[in-house]
Amino acid sequence: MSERSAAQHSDMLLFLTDEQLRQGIEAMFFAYQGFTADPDRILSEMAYGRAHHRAVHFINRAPGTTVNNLLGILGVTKQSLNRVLRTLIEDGLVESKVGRTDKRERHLFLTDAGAELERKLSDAQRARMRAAYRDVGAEAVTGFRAVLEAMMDKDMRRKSCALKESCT
Amino acid sequence: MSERSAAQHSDMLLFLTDEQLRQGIEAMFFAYQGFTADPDRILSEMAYGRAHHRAVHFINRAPGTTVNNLLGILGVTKQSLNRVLRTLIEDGLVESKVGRTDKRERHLFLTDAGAELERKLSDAQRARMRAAYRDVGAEAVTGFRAVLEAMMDKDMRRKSCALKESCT
DNA sequence: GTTGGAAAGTCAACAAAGCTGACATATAAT
DNA sequence: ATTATATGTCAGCTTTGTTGACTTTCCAAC
Repeated sequence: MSERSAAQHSDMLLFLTDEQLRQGIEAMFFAYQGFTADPDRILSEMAYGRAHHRAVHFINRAPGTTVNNLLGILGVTKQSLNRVLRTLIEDGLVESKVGRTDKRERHLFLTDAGAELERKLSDAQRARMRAAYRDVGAEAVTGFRAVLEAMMDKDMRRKSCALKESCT
Repeated sequence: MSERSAAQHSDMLLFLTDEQLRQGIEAMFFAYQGFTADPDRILSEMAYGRAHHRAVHFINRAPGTTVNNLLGILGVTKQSLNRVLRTLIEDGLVESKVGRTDKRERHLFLTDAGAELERKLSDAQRARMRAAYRDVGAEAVTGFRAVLEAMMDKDMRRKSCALKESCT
């Protein structure tokens, strides 16, 4: 069956050999290597790693987020996150403010220096993603996003969703 | 512009806001979490980790491959791979045979026990990918694969390609 | 044929970043 | 007053990456 006819009848059964699935699995592995390669290069020149990148990214994404919130998104233990956060705060990239309504909480913000690092990292990552998107066209991008969403755990889809503007 | 018209005119300019790209980046992060979750769960019950999974996967994929070959594919140092390989050999999951033409090389093979573990891990991972593919349809899968290919480093695309049957 | 360099693999030691468990503190909720 | 929650910290362990030093083997130039 041709790709077009399959696409136009999305309720059709999709026959997938183990070989095809394995190719998808390997593509995911190699693509993720590429996806992290540029930020990793930048980070390794400083004393930081991928864990710092993730923290900085999501603090930028959701300024004022709490530690607990971040834990849920990143899926690591508080001890692990705390190590990273402590160095970022010490180095003046992240600011931690005691909550106004609930003083137990710490709200996290990027400083100017933190925002600068975030921009540097995400510029590199965005450039790669933009180039990939350009190579393949809008239709492929839609499919890409759809598969990624379907591959997440359900609770992660919710978290991912909560970070977008328009979300059911 | 509608998705259809964009798809049918793939030479059209693709306008992408930073926000859209960031959503793609985050989707990649969350999807990779899901992608590795099932094998990770299985592995953590044994004394193994993700690195063992990768080694077992690619030895199964290309039986008789050399250590050096595997290094290139995985993108780690030989010392790092060697540790993983040593435990797999000690535990009787992988067999290492001295090269016949070049005695410096070691050719790697899965034992029956190794193949059994590989099957267990890849069954879980394939099930998730199959489910995701089913949810979105054939057209989306094509787009997904296209974006992944475009996001790899060039040399990785070659390696990935070398592992397929039909390749230019 | 010998020799010197390159390549494949191994051993040792260290670093990043994950984990568990125990515990302290401050605050909120009941 | 008591209990639960949010956060931070210490200690110690595991996985998996790194570099540097070393052996064995191969090959090519002399």
